Amino acid sequence: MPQHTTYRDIKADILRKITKGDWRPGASIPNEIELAASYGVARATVNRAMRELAEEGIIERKRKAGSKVRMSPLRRARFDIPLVRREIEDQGQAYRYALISSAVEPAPDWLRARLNLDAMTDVLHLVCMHFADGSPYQYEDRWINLALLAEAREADFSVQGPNEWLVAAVPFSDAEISFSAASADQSLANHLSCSPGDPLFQLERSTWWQDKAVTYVRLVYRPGHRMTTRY
Amino acid sequence: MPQHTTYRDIKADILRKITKGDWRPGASIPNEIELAASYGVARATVNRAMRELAEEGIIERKRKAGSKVRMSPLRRARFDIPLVRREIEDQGQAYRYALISSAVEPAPDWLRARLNLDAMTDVLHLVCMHFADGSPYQYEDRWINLALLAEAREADFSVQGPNEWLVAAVPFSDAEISFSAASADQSLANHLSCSPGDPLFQLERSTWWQDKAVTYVRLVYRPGHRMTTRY
DNA sequence: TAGTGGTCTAGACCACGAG
DNA sequence: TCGTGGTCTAGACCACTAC
Repeated sequence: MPQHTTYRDIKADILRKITKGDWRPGASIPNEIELAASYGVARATVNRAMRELAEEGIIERKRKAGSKVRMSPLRRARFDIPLVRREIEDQGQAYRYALISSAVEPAPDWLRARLNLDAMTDVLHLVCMHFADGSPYQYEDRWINLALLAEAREADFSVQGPNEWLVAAVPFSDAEISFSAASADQSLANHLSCSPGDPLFQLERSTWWQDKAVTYVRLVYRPGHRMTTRY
Repeated sequence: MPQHTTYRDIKADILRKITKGDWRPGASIPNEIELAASYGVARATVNRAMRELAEEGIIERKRKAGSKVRMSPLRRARFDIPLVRREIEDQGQAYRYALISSAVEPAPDWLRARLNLDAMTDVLHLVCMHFADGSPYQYEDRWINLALLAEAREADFSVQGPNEWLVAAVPFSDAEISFSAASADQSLANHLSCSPGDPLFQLERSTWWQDKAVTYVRLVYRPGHRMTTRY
């Protein structure tokens, strides 16, 4: 028997009322003062429960208008995207990394457009592979802005993946992620041990540090990869 | 000029210290009491700022051990997955829906395994299309558990998409979502106006209501679709 | 303009978990 | 064991916004 009613209890109770159908989509929920009184807690406690339900997309809140159960439940899926090494090791598999190629070149047009780079900016272009228990797991096509990260020229990417190097080199940054499907070309097929034309799941990420483009990466997973989450 | 320092100010200031490199990955952050004193606010205010940073994966907190900047920044991407209709209308395009086929049948083995259904459970199998400005946008392969939702037998899915019907029929539910890549077979190619073998982005969702399986759906997007988010 | 959520305070007690 | 974060309280003022 809990001494106090916690905000978790309240959150669970409200969620139960919604899942049971007591409060249907679109319905109004009593205001914080009433809820606080009925649960016998301070308003701040109710506030936290309700605030979290709103963050999770279950309810909608507006000053003066009050709180309502969302009409069309917005599905807010959250994905944790760890370093590949972590992802593989967390599955209990052995991680291996290999550098395929490395070259300094002027940024191609598509990259300049994507990262908003000046003409004539040099970039470091790396191609790498990540293996799980010896099998190809992920193909990495990495582009690093040398105007911002000149140190990358000297870094040794034959032993350490660019991702891990970047984490140490750039403290924190803004990013844009997108998921899509791609077709395996001959090169991808070779690297990922699949057939040309196979559908592959890919993740692209552009990263900025204080409004300056740091890096763009395209990560292509082996065939059949799924990114899953519960909520 | 704000009268008080808000938890947002504090959050931004701490984030700035991290992005600027003052506090590097792995570094310890002063405890809440010290921060409250240095910002001249109550501990609860600092607590909220820190709690949100922890939720976003920027820092790690442990009782007694204190707060630290995360070693390997966990990328926590959040995607809002609205109803297709919303998705299309929000892009300023005209939405159109079409029912392709509808049939009641015993749940196939793969579905029974996925949703943990009893043998001999009947399911409603629907195939539908969603169009944006007249072009194929999304293919929907929907399976509904009739043991739980017998009303679905009588519903008219020729005018309303099953998603919208379900939202009204089942108040709220737990779900598992996964993203992956698939290859267009002849049927998909016809429906999505693409070529067989084209790589397609697909979303699968299994839904439960009070531990009972409600529905499984496979949503296949037109070629080139991307799911994007910033953080 | 009045009602509702948003936020801050100052203080308190508690639970986890590192040392 | 005891420092640190986790949470609650009772009260207050404020900012939005529907009416």
